[in-house]
Amino acid sequence: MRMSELFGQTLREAPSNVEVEGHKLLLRAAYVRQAGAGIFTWLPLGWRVVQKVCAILREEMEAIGAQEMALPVVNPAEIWRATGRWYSVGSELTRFRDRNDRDLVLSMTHEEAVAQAVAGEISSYRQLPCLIYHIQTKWRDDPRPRAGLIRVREFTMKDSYSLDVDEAGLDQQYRRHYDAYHRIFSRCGIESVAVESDVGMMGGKQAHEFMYLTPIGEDTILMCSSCEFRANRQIARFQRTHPADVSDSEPPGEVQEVHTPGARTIEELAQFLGIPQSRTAKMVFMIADPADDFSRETGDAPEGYPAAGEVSSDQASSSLGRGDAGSTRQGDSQRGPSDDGHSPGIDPASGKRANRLIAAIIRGDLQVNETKLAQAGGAGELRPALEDEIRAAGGVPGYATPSDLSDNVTVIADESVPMTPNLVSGANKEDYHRLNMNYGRDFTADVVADIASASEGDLCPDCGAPLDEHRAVEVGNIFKLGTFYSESLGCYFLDANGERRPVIMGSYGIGVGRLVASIAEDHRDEAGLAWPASVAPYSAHLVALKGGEQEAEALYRELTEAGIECLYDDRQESPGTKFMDADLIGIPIRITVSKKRVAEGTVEIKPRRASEPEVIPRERAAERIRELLGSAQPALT
RNA sequence: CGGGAUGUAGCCUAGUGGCUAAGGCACCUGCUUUGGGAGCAGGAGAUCGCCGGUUCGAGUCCGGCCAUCCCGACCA
Repeated sequence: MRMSELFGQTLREAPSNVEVEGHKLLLRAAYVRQAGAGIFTWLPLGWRVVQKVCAILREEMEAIGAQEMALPVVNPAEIWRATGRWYSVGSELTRFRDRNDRDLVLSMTHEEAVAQAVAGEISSYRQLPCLIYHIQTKWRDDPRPRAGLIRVREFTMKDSYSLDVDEAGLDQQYRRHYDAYHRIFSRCGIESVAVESDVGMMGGKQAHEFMYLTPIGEDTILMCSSCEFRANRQIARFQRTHPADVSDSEPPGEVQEVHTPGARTIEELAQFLGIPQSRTAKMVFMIADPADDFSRETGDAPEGYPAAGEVSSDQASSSLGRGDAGSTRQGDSQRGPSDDGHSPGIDPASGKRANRLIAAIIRGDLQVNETKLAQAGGAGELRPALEDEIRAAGGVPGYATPSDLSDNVTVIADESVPMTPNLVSGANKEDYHRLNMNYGRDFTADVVADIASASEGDLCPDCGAPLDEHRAVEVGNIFKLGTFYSESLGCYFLDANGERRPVIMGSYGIGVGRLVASIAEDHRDEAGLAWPASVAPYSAHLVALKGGEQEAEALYRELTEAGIECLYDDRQESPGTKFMDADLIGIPIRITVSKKRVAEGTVEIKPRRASEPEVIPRERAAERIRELLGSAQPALT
């Protein structure tokens, strides 16, 4: 490609509203342009990187036996109604109507679409196992796009879906993806860490997220400093320790009410009483929205899944959301375009059940983890309770205590609470607290569970070493879906005994744009990008200087014919401009042809990260480039 | 959706002391130049985000809206 003809222009300065360094470079080097909030245009250079990444995805998918296909971006509403997500997913799911008033959905993930396709094709165990995949655009109306390409609204994902007759088959396909994903990320030049992730309410099913560790990531993971334990913050377990000044043998003291004017928060309370926060008990009130209780009321549904054909569950979004990196959890109460009287998203069942109040009690120095709490409380989705809702249940906001709440409140205590004697809790009275509250004697909970968020320095649940906290970008995930979608959309097959059984599915996603952004973030320096050869838009960047034009033209033809993808700077620009652009664009190898070198019969070859070029005979150029691209790849990354 | 910030040419910035909106990069023409973002001369490019208000007069003051970014909520 001649740079004189390349569509897209490098910028000396990045737009002022960009914060992420890798993204600044993608903009400056003309890989990508922002079209709107969370919407991007790929320019030719960037698109070539995307295609390189997609080629790796295709190779690795085909290597584990996957077949590529394409599922539609626009889905009929019926299939989303069939799984209940039409009702349960909030305004992140974009709904619209066609000219005949048919409801349609812009696909934010493709479980429904693939299940519909599977239902139409699979009818016998002889057709299984099977693995299909596609690379497709999705739309999710995220409330807040951010960090350049990391979190966007329109995005492209590789999704694969495994279809099996039994759990053993699923396990095998899951394992293959696990290994393939490591190969994919490694080929793309980034180190990925697989962490256990939230399986929602899928009971016993497995999920992993593949994380690229970087400060710009918006996920937090915890990794043990000594053993192999690693998990997403949402599910990371950890060992509780006693506060420094407490021993197991501390005898329970006498309950005592103290005046604590204005001490509504744990911080204020600890300060007022002059005690560590770990000697206090904190209460957090959450509401399990009615639709979220669905699964609790369908105890007859297998494995806690809603029965086929039933709708109105939020479970689909909260638990299966993890099944695809492009999926969702329920956002807010805004369901569908109902505000303009165009209301396909209203669940007729909503509002029939009462909200359920969940009161979490936890030691004051710990934070409640909403995912764990939802799990422990058997709720799909939680939202913070309003003060009125707390009062209605007999609690005094800011001064609540578990013992005085009405019976219909579900009290869930963190493991830290029973093990810590003589806690300070609210007195359920404005401006008063109680000293020496002891679990079992002074209050109890309906459930004692792990509902605390792990953080830096907490102890590993497996080996007791301290945990490290890291920010990370989720570049991929794998998830054992089970049979929810199969049952909802009628994906059944006859087994060898003639019995009708649901197809067992797994889903496996990789966000392409996010992956490209992560590579850019990882492979750059002050001067610009520095792509790994495996995904670089071109292999070589040929720079023609004054007096070297003719030779460069010849070399460009030669390299191109030799199959080396070459970006050729044939512009009438000063050498400085060309070198700066070459560093910015970040192609692995730069070749410079100048008057002086032409006279010598040589060219200069410089890997992007090398400080000095090597001078080699002109006729060895192609060969040397191949060597550098082939054997010395680490030096190029 | 809460909190904060910003909107002046493709990009970066000045102008907020009220009247003809300034500079740099990029772009076009000519000449000169050619090993790390060259020089000179000329040129094109802006309904100063939009609507309304105050005023003799608004990029500038006031109100509303829109857009984008950041923090949070939320989330791949």
